[in-house]
Amino acid sequence: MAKEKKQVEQITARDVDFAQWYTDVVKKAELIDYSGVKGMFILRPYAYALWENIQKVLDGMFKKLGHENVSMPLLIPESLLQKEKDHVEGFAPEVAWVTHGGNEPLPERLCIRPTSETLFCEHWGHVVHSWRDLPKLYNQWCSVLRWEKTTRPFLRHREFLWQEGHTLHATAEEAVAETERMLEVYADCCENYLAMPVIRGVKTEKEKFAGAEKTYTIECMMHDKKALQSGTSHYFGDGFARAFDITFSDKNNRQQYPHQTSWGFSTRTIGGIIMTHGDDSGLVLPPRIAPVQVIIIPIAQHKPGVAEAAEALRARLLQADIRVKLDLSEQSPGWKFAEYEMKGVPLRLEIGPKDLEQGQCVLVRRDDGQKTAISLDGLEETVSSLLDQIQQSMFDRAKENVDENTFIAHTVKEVREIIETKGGFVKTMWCGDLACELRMKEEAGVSSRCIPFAQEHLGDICPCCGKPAQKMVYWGVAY
RNA sequence: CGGGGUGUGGCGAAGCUUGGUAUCGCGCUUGGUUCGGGACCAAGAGGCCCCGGGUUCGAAUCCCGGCACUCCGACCA
Repeated sequence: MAKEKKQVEQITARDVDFAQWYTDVVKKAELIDYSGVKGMFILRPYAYALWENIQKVLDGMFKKLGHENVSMPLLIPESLLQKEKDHVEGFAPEVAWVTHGGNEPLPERLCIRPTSETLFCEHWGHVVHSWRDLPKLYNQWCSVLRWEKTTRPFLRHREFLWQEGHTLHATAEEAVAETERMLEVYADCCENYLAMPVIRGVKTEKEKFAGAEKTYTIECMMHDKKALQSGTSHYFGDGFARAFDITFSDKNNRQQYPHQTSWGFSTRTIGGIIMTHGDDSGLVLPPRIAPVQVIIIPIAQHKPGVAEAAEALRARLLQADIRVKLDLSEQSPGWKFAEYEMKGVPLRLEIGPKDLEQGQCVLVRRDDGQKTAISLDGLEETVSSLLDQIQQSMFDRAKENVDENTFIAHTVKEVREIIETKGGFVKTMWCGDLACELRMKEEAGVSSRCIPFAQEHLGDICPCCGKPAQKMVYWGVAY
């Protein structure tokens, strides 16, 4: 059955004004409320539930790999932040400072953490002495603060929730392997739970993290064909260790500097889910992380047996570990349909007098609107297999969007034309010079998204300078 | 940080040009009828008109200054 036409008129059509559509969805789906401070957003229960589900997925993956959760302080003394030069320079413009304790000015001002590398380093300086103390595989779930000028719900908060993993290793090889391993964890989470296909790769020198030797990234394409960096993983070498004087005695009793990594994944990705899967009726959530996977809507709920039957179905699905909600409020069925579509609930179950007579119920998929009457026998199996199908087809559709909107170019002019007329990702060769990267930004309006692991040979020369090409790069317009 | 737009019950808006009783729709409350795509009837409640100054007998409305939201750009992992 074909998807019925749009009923919700409160939100702007997605293809008319994507930015406005996004803001409308965020508000109408009850994800976000604005607070009194610019860029500090309130995550309402539905958004927080979504974040908790993502947390569960990632936290489980981290723990399987041996990472331990810790909690570091919120405040960083200025002198501590100053220790690693590149790191300070990168973050200084966007940190907020605490200058008073009560009414007394502090002897040294304290920065509200924009990220916690320096705190982990300080701590490791205290506790790491021997090769037996390594590796340290730590993670913390927390919020950080960056004084951004432009803010948008989920995509750019001044305060945002994230996890930051920090690890310390005896050797460079081990640290690099960890950096790559954690990028793969993020990719797994995005692709298999959030149904967001990713491009895995390395950032250019220009785009890498302040203080890092290498930054790995996963890049996603949104429905409007812009790029969203959805997780990053950094290899620091021993730069921080040297700056913070962290050393250990190796097996030969020689003093060594350990090698370090960090990796982060934030609520920004919720913005990514919205912009990857949402449509004109609102959110569309991947079943694996949807706070409610099945919404049961009774029809004519005061007719004999209906509410009871609905409740029985709820109990059955709950028993089968399906996240289910029954809406017995006095709103009309039509109102409820629209409401849960706005909230992106993957599957709707309708049960009314007609169904009772026939021992069936009606299931409607949020992703494609398909409606089917199914027997109540084996309901649990039908529902869980439908949820799997929805998860898969959401991924497939998103993948199709990436594939259809990824192009190859051989000149700067071609890149510009593609970006102006179609948008999306453009793959080109590149010589590796910053000058050419800057020129691409200047003349084609794109930034480098990453140097993908999956390299292709598209030609021998750099489209900017004509010199021999080193690598293939993805370019795009980013959030 | 630059350019545009917007701020009026919970939400969306009208009113502002031309100063004079704050208006409408949705939502909310109560009661009743409904229920397979945002139901209907009736009766109610709810407002420092973003904030601060100024002009005026009188300001939602005019003037000056802030702030917030929003879009576009710059910046930004």
